Amino acid sequence: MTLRRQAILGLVIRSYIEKGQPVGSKAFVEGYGLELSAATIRNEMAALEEMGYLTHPHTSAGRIPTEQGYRYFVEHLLGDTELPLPEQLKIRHQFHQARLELDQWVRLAVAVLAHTTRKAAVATPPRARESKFKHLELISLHDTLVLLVLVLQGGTVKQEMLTLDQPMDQESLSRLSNQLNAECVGLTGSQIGARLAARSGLLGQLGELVSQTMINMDAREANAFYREGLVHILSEPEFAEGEQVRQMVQTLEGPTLVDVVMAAAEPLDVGSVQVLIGGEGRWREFAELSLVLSRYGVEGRASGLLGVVGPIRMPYDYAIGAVRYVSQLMSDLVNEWYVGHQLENRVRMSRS
Amino acid sequence: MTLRRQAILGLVIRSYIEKGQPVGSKAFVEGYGLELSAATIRNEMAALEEMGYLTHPHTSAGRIPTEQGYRYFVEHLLGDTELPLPEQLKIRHQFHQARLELDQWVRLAVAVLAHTTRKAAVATPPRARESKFKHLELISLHDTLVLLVLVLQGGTVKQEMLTLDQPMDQESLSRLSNQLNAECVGLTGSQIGARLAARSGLLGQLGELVSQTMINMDAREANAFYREGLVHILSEPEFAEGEQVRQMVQTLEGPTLVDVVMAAAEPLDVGSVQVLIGGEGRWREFAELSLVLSRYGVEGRASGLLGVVGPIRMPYDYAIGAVRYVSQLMSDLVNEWYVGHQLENRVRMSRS
DNA sequence: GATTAGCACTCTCGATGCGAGAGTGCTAAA
DNA sequence: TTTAGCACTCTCGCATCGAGAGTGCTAATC
Repeated sequence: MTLRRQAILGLVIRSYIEKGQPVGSKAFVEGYGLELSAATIRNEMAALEEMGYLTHPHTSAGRIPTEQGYRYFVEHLLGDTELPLPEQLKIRHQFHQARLELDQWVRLAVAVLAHTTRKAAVATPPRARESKFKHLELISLHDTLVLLVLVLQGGTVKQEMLTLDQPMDQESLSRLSNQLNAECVGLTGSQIGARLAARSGLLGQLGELVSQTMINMDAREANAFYREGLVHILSEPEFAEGEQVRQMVQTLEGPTLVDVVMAAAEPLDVGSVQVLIGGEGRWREFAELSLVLSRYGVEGRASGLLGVVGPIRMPYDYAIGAVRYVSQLMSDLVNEWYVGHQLENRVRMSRS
Repeated sequence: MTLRRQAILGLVIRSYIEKGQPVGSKAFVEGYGLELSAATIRNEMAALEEMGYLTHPHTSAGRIPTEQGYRYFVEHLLGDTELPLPEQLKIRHQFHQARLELDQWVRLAVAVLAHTTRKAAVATPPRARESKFKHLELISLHDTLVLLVLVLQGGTVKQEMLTLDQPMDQESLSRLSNQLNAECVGLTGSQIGARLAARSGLLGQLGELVSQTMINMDAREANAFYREGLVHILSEPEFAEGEQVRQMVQTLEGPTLVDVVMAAAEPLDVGSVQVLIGGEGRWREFAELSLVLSRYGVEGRASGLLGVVGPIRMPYDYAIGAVRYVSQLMSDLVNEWYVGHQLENRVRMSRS
């Protein structure tokens, strides 16, 4: 692989990504003002084809990159992937607009990504792998009315109101909660269920309730998967035909996308960016799509995913820049949230 | 409008809805084994066309219904719209599968609707027009750690943890909450903000917090709009072409759909079903779509919307049946929730 | 007066053919 | 090693054409 070939490969791929049309030797030479003749380019292209980086759709068409070509491009030929400053400012501005809840930040992130890249974007809210019990408090409000405050590792708090059949004083409640705290700390929802379900009386029932609540929260979070900007992909010329559009919608609306994203995210650390090109042979429906994915959050505590889905012919540098930037912003937010919301609301109040 | 014409119109529309192809006189007579000749049918069809209920796409094609035709069909020619029993059972079964939270019920409803009708489905969670303050409690947990329990009219409960700069005992807190309760009962979030923002000290800050929380909840609920089954619409032959598919996705994914649904829902009481055919001239993007919509919930308290979106050529009887049935189920659920969750969790606990 | 048979006419749709254009591969010369 | 030239290939858009389906009208029939 000579240097010249690298350069040519890079230019061919860039040109194809931009124009969307097979690039032929003649137009190529003219377009970039090269000092080589079309024939030379033809030879080099033939060599690159031999190596597996380019193909033709048919005899008399220009060259287009293969999956392998794109991969080489992303790994070796990508220059600066920093998101251009004006875009950075625009995005930052949108994120500073409003105080939102965590979930809404995630939605904002998807919207922003979809909009700036003009591709489809996906994201999941940050979550711990499986939430673990930290402690609970039982607070007597009335004679039979009790407030259950459940605190999970990582700082999430969930409250439930309970009514007992018979009144119970704060002291007995505290004893009960101490017992539960001692037994359950560090366990997951289902572990708590397994451990306490058989117990008799209030303890067993409380265990059941806590377990169900935790499992429910996990399930609900696991379901949350935001997508936006589907239309952008459908507008690409390669998916112009009706049947293809339908299939694309099917892939992007349905569960395949979730599978692919989750699988691709497996080896991904917080902050790094992963590029999946053309389904990598594992997902047929994804053969013409690429995915630029990043994990954000706080390593070891809670993390979420966000990324961009587009046709293989995607401006990878820009997409990578955008994803990395938004991922960084979201990580900052999660960090801030962790610092600020550990059990307490960050409202500063002074007595009058 | 003679009886015979009504019958013919009905059959033509049913046939077109089923087959998706213009119906011609000859095939029509044979298909239904009528005792009339093709020529007679031709005359009647010409008359129906004169009246505005049918058209042809071109000279030598069969007839297809106009918007007006569909409307007449829905208003006068629809027979039994009860959802067939097997489907009822299947749906009921799915709803009895799991105990879920209200939001998840809504998602289930969309999924079920989309699946049984094989069209796109939409729904919003039930909500009061704007949530109104009922009362709050301030509970001292530690010296500076306070739990704020905010109860809204309709029974929704929201808790927040606060830290004060200086400790404050339960008695002062109770005085404070009594004052707030007296001032704010029945007000909306923004009204509370307007009223208490100017107050000095803790009262003003608390008011601000409560106001923000309520406004936030309303906004978040107002944003929730679930859709599913987009692909079903795209699979219809009338949207086979690429550009049309793209536009359809645009319409269904974007904000237009929300606008249309909200406008169509305006005059809709809980339990009744509204059919909007072809955008009724008000929404151009909706010209080839129809909407079958219902409001569910508890009249005057909280209600949500759910419905089915499909091509104009939609099996209205089936869609209406499905929407009405699911709407009824959801109303029951909301009712149950209201009875069960007024401030307290419906867990029955007995002391050991 | 309503219904029907017959017939000429219209329009779509798919198949076929053709020419322009773009691009390649190969060979021979620089 | 690079370049110019040339024959060859393949796509794409356009026009043509015939089959098929359906209509509208007229005149005959019940």
